[in-house]
Amino acid sequence: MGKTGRRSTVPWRSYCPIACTLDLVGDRWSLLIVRDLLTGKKRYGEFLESPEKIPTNILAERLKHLESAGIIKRKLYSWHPPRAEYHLTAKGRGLASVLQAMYAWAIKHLPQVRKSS
Amino acid sequence: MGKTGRRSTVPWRSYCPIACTLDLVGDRWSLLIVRDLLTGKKRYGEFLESPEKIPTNILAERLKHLESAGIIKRKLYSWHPPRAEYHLTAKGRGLASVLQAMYAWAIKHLPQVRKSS
DNA sequence: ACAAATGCTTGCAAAATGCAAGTGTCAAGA
DNA sequence: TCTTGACACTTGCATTTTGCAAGCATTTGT
Repeated sequence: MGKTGRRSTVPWRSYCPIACTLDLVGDRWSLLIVRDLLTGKKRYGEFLESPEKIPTNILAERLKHLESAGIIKRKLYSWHPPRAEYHLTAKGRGLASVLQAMYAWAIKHLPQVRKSS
Repeated sequence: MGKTGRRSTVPWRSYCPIACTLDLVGDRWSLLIVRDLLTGKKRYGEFLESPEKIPTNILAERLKHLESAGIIKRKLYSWHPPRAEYHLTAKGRGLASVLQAMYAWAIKHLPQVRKSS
């Protein structure tokens, strides 16, 4: 695994469902990629355009990690040059409920948020 | 703020509700502390006993951060020696829905989890 | 031929994390 | 009184992760 690589051989901190979920997507960026996929974005360049400005190397690493976790699927839509699109799996779409809960919490408790996006 | 300090002067990555929520609690440990508080734990030593084994310095820093974010409230239950208990605020209890969604997702999609805890 | 777009990778500095050990206050027991 | 232990942290430092900037390979448009 690369320089920014993460553990891939199941070093779960515990068997708690919450902790396992956080082991997979509990960082500052993964759920923002899932959010973008849920709102229709599919391509590397589209993720980079999001207002949070994810660094390119972090994006590439997270996409690989999310794919190896079975949350997204990478599909080539062009062979020459190789161009990829990313899609949520059923497992990934299941995270929508987590994002909805965060969204509702933020709307209720964080004054700085804006309802769109 | 200490050596492991985090930004405290609202440097939100964006005004997206999801991103703002992750700016507050989107790290490996904060939501585990909230989980412990929701299941009745109140004291520093109790958080340390959880199976994930949070490092002591990280716990101290996260407790301060969660308090400054208005998610928990620190209350002394003894003056001599100074002993503190931590409680969720209404804002903090609102995160229960996020944790419930993660719990349900993990039960459905992660084979390694165990239902208790 | 040349510039621009796309989807990455690489190098490196800065920040966060994790481990172990230490500190200060007090209570209880020898 | 002296010591031991619990509790709630703090400190030092090595390791890991993050973030920024630049570079690279391929192909399309002019």
